[in-house]
Amino acid sequence: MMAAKEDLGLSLSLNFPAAVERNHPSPLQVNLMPRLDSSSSSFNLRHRTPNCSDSYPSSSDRHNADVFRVETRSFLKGIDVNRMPPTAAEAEAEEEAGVSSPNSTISSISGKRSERDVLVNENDGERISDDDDGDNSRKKLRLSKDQSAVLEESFKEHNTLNPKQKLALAKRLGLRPRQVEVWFQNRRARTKLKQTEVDCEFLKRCCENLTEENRRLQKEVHELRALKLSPQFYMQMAPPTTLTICPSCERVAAPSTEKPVTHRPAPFNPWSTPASQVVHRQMSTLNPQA
DNA sequence: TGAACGTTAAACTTTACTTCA
DNA sequence: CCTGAAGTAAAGTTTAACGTT
Repeated sequence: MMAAKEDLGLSLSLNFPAAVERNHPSPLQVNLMPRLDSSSSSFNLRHRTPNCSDSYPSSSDRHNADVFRVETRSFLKGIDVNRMPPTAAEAEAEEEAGVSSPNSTISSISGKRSERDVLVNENDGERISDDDDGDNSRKKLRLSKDQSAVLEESFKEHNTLNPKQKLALAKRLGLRPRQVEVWFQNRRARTKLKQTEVDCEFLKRCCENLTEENRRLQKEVHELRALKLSPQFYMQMAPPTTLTICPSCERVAAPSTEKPVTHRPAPFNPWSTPASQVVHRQMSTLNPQA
């Protein structure tokens, strides 16, 4: 279980400048800068058209998938499966029967393992059948480490799957397409949750810094007021010496004896960090006219 | 050793949206 | 243009599996 957490490969560290990968985020990577709105989230795919390249991958994506298939083929040889892998015909028939649609009546029923499958336990090879107990309680399987690893790798490539990719992945892993689909849905949800946590942390830090800045400014105002009201203030002031006018800017130049002005440190402004430039860049890509 | 409890993740449901015939 | 079917993602919920006490 803890291993599964590590599998996410997610970090909540808040190294803001180091987070400048927003333009090309890996789906597996939690962006360490907050989203400006939901539309900038890499997971808000709701309003994308199905023709969008990440939903229906381009030829290069397909190429990547093919490369990935070759790379993982040997790795998958040792994979434990939860059931006997479906044949190609079975898998396709399953897919065509509407398994991939969570909305359809068929898929809602078919999604319940108890009504469809006789499984092979990944650990001890024990056959699991829901006919054993006869009720409709769903039996949940735990994906093997290898299966999870492959799914993670695939998720890195693309966080959504088109039907062909789903089918291929399911076939490769010995899972049903619906299982692969569910895994990707849950995986996207987990990543989004992590991103929300990061956003939350970031805003918390912003709030803390602004509070601190406010406190410091209040103190400064208080001190200046006290100084102004003090009669000694005027007594201690050095008498004005010769004033000279700067010929270029036509301003009164400060006396040479005066202490150099000490500027207070610039307040922490997370939006002016390099990372914020990334946000701006991203906004400009979302709105090219801007 | 087993019960109680908390956490995680697989599976499911609902809703909203797009596409297409 | 309208309509319904089909497909899918997101959000939320349920529940089995597992770890800890």
